[in-house]
Parts: sequence; structure tokens; C-alpha cells
Amino acid sequence: MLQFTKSTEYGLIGLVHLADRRGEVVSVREIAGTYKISRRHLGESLKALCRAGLLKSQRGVHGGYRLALEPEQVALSTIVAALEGEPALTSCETDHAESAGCHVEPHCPIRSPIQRIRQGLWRQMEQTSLRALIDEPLALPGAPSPIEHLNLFPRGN
Amino acid sequence: MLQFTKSTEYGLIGLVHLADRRGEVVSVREIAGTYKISRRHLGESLKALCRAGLLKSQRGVHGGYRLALEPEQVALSTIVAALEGEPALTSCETDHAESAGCHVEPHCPIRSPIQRIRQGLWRQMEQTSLRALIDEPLALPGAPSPIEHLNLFPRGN
DNA sequence: GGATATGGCACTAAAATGATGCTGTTTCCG
DNA sequence: CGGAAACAGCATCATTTTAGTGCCATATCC
Ligand code: SF4
Ligand code: SF4
Repeated sequence: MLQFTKSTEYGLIGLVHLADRRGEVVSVREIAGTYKISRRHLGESLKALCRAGLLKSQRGVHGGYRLALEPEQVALSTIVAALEGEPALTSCETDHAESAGCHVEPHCPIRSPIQRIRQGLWRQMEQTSLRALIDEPLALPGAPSPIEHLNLFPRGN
Repeated sequence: MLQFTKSTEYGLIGLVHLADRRGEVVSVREIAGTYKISRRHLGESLKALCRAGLLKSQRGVHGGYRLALEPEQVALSTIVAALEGEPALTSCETDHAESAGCHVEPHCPIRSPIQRIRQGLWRQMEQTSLRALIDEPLALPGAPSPIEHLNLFPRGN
């Protein structure tokens, strides 16, 4: 349905929260409590981000997580890839080639164009840093694009 | 999982096929046969596109579908909206406000930035016409944008 | 050594999607 | 006229994906 998973949402919330308190080690309990979300589920997301190297963990009684990198260095694409994989858009693009998947592939009329769309989306995420997610000036639609340091659509616009 | 549904894929295949044979009335049977996909499922997608006004149908023994508009006039966003709805990305953006959904909403740190991402994706689809899907010269981003007029989907949300 | 944290899976429940069934209506054509 | 072929509109079932928990191990502080 062209939607982020909850895991991704939780991970993003956690990342933003951790970015706000950079340097500190913050526990899952605290973050989940702040936003009233499932402690366990948030924990799973942060675990995944930790495995992906975006976070560093500290165990033990005063344990928790902290950012492994500066917010400017983390691309949204990396986050999403860690939490729900790269977007595929069509079934023939999935990692495990799924040869059994699609009979159309040899002469599929939409494969290539859709890949272009996907690349555009991916590029947009690559060019959006965690920093950009943080200092969000509540931009409204219609206003000139608030995204300065990234040019999403080189065509027209 | 950030992926188009099969219904959308089928619909797109049908549209591209119909665009190739503009003016003619082509049956679901023929299209499904060409690409070896489920006749029924393709039928459902084309029905939906017909209800959305993108196709015109002709019943009866030599019936089928044909484009209701020129390929230049129909935006990918319109197609996707007809087949799987507008992308929401997060659960708080779904149409039926789902008040019960998210406790975070009042002070959600990621809501607004994610909406920006969604708008960018949507805009990309708005600016991609069916025509652009057809004559796919493996264009790289930077190509001239094909669609100027007709925004069939004045989004409120 | 106990309390509190993360680490890593496996597992169940719920939701979305994929696919099909069924009945009706329209149109052609013999 | 009457049947075949095609779309129209739902309803229904099966499959896949996602959301959410369970369980136990390990690490750290006190
Ligand atoms: S080959 Fe075409 S129809 Fe098959 S999965 Fe890829 S995009 Fe879809
Ligand atoms: S308010 Fe924030 S956490 Fe809640 S659904 Fe929207 S984006 Fe996700």
C-alpha cells in the first residue's frame, strides 16, 4: 500500500529522539514512555538499527542507545533499508530473484519505467539526512520547497 | 513494504497495452493472454480504472476497453490513486482519521518530515504521464517533464 | 547476586493483499 | 429469438505481510 511499516516509524521516532539528546545514553523505556508506544516493538526497531551500525548500545543497568554517527551523516535511505529493506515497488525487483514470480518479465512494458520511479524515491531518501528530519520548520504544502540542500526533482517543478 | 500492489501493476500493464493500440477496443482476454497474467485479476483492475474515468468500456461480444484520455493527460498519480489509493506512508495520514490510531500525534517528531517525503513522491507521480511510461527511452533523471496540464487529483488531505 | 538493560530469535494474531466465485447486464451475431 | 462473449459489481476465501509478544541469554551497575 506504499506505506512505511510501524517498525520504520518507531525506529525513526527513536532516532529523532536520540538525536535530540546526542551523546547521552537513553533507554528504550524512556523513549517508549515519552511517546506512549510499545516498549517491546520500539526495542526491536532499535535493535535492528544497532545491528545496522546506526546506533551504539550499552547494556546493563544504566544502558540504552545512542547515535553512532552525526545526524548529518545518516541518510533516510539507510534507515529505511535497515528497518524494512529497500523498496522494490514491483515483485520482480525483490532481492531473491523469485524466478517463479512473473511470466511477464521478458516483455514487461512497465518494468523499466517503474524502476525509474523507484530510483527517484530512493534518491530522495538518500538525500534526506536525519538532520533534515529533525529541524523541521513545519513547512506547509504549496510553499516553496523547504528542502534546500536537496533537489528532489531536477525536472521541471 | 513500500511496494505497489499487484492490482496496480496489472492496471499499469493494461494501460500501457491499451495506449499502444489507441482507439481500438481491446478485451481483457487478449491483454491477459499477451502477458500471461490472471484474466480475472486484470479485469478487476481495469474495472476500477474504468470507474475512475480513465478507461471507457464497451460491453457485449466484441467488447473491451479503450483509453478515455490521451496518454499525455493521465498522470501516474491518478492511476495509482484509482488502484490503491493515495500513499499515506504513516498511519496517521490515512483518510479515516483513525483517531484511535496513534498516541504520539500531538508531539510526533517525524510526522511532518515524513509528509514531506510523501509529497515529493506524490509529486513525482503527478509529473509522470502515461506517455512517459510508454516511450521509455531509459531516460535518466533530468529529462524534460512530460505532463503540464490536468491535475485530476486535487488532493485535499 | 539481584535488578535492569539490551541481544536474538521464534512465535502468534491481525491485517492487507491476491485471487476467485457468482450473478447480472449489455451487445453481437447467427 | 436466443445463446455466446464480454464487462459490472460484489462477496468470499487463501495467502502473504505486518504487528505485537514470549522466552531466555548476556552484560552492567550497585
Ligand atoms: S516483470 Fe513487469 S509485471 Fe512482472 S513483476 Fe516486474 S514489473 Fe511486474
Ligand atoms: S503521529 Fe507520528 S507516530 Fe503517529 S502515525 Fe503519525 S507519523 Fe506515525
